[in-house]
Amino acid sequence: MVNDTESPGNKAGYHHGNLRDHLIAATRSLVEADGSEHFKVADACRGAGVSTAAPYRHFSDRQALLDAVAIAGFNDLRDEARAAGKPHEQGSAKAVSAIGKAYVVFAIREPNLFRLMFGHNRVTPNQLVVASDTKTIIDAKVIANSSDIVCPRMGAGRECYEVLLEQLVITLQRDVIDEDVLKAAFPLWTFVHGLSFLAIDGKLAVHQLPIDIMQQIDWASERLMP
Amino acid sequence: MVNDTESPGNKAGYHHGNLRDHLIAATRSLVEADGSEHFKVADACRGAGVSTAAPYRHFSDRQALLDAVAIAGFNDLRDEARAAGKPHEQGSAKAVSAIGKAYVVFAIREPNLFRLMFGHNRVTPNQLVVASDTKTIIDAKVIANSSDIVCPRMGAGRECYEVLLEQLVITLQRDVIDEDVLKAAFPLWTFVHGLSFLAIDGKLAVHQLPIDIMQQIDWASERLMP
DNA sequence: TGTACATCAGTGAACGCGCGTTCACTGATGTAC
DNA sequence: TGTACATCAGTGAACGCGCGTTCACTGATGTAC
Repeated sequence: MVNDTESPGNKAGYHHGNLRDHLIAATRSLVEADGSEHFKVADACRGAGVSTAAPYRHFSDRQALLDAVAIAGFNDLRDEARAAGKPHEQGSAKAVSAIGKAYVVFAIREPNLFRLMFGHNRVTPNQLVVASDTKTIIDAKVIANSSDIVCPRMGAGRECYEVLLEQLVITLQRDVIDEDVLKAAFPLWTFVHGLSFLAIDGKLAVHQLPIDIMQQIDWASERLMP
Repeated sequence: MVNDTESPGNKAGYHHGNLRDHLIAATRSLVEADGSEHFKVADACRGAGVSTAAPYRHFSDRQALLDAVAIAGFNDLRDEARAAGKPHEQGSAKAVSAIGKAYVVFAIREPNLFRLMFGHNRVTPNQLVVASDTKTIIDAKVIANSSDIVCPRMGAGRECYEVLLEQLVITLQRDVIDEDVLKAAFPLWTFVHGLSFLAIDGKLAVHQLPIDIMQQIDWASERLMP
């Protein structure tokens, strides 16, 4: 149960060797199984085979553990999205659609992880590394100025988004991410984001909608490309 | 504090008179202030000026109280969406866009209520009135067959959606909501749904996106109409 | 018109229990000499 | 090569407290006669 992975040179025993990663893995699977709101630190401990106090050597609190899982999710999604876009003509609607599909497929495959990543998360003050030049927007709760980066979690989310932005840089023949690129990408993100939540929240099921999700993404990508 | 509203013929005193509605109102404002996940029954009691046991005369449990608030929200949204659509040519992109704007405006005005209404809600078995012919979809958790109606909360949600469906019945010159109507409405819903969550979850702020939300809805409605 | 009685919406207090977190500790590991 | 010592990842137990819910009750209201 202990050290069942490739972690280097540990006999089973008092020192776990790679507890941080094991806790993240255990937490990820518990989150996925039951939703992050029902996640219990003690369960992750059981999963990793350690006492309930052990995580506090590696994470300041429960939220920090969940943040680490969210970041792992963002990294996976970024890689999957990039891989999905690669085979297609760069900057084309097909490439954008493929990236969108990766997003929605990820959501459907790991809905509770997806919710943790993209759902409502109040940014706690101590997560903000630099927030001097913040401004309040919309609900006056989430505040940030993304150029001065803020927190690792947000950085990981931004990296995901940039997979899409990179395509539109090509589509629009720019050499950097400028305002036009941001504007063009936004409705595409909006669509797959909405589709993901409608799908995983069961709205297609509840309303018995005769929808082919992947086909929707192709269709909408065509229409929403600049 | 007691009976400060139009409830009929109560002197202040032991019997509240209209506690059910007062609790719903108190809960709604607490949910909006702090998010439904942080809502405490005791706070609603304080708001209504009754003991912490009183709600259980009117609601089976905390969730039932939240469901009542969600239903009230759905009814408001339905009315607002219908009113927004009315001034425009029925079945036009303008009417559809106006309904979409009502949706997003509602979300931005009462984000926490919106999350309660449209966020992830596991359907508990005792909410399902008729569920004999259910089938499992996507995440194998949310199950329902919407034609046999299921629960008041879902019914209220459906009524909201039908404001949009009614427009597309006209657009497509049908006389009932058929499969084509459902298919045509879906991407429109998807877009405003995604836009609502991106907005209220602060993603526009975090990524400093130069987006005019209302303009987005006009633009996308044009492009996504059948 | 007054009295008896059923009904039920409220009260006040406490239960219960889940669970995040802390605390003083112990065992393992690596390194200086 | 062996010993002393610093370091720190883990343990086990318990704390603490928030909060939903229950229980036996009491006060108000309406109705039958």
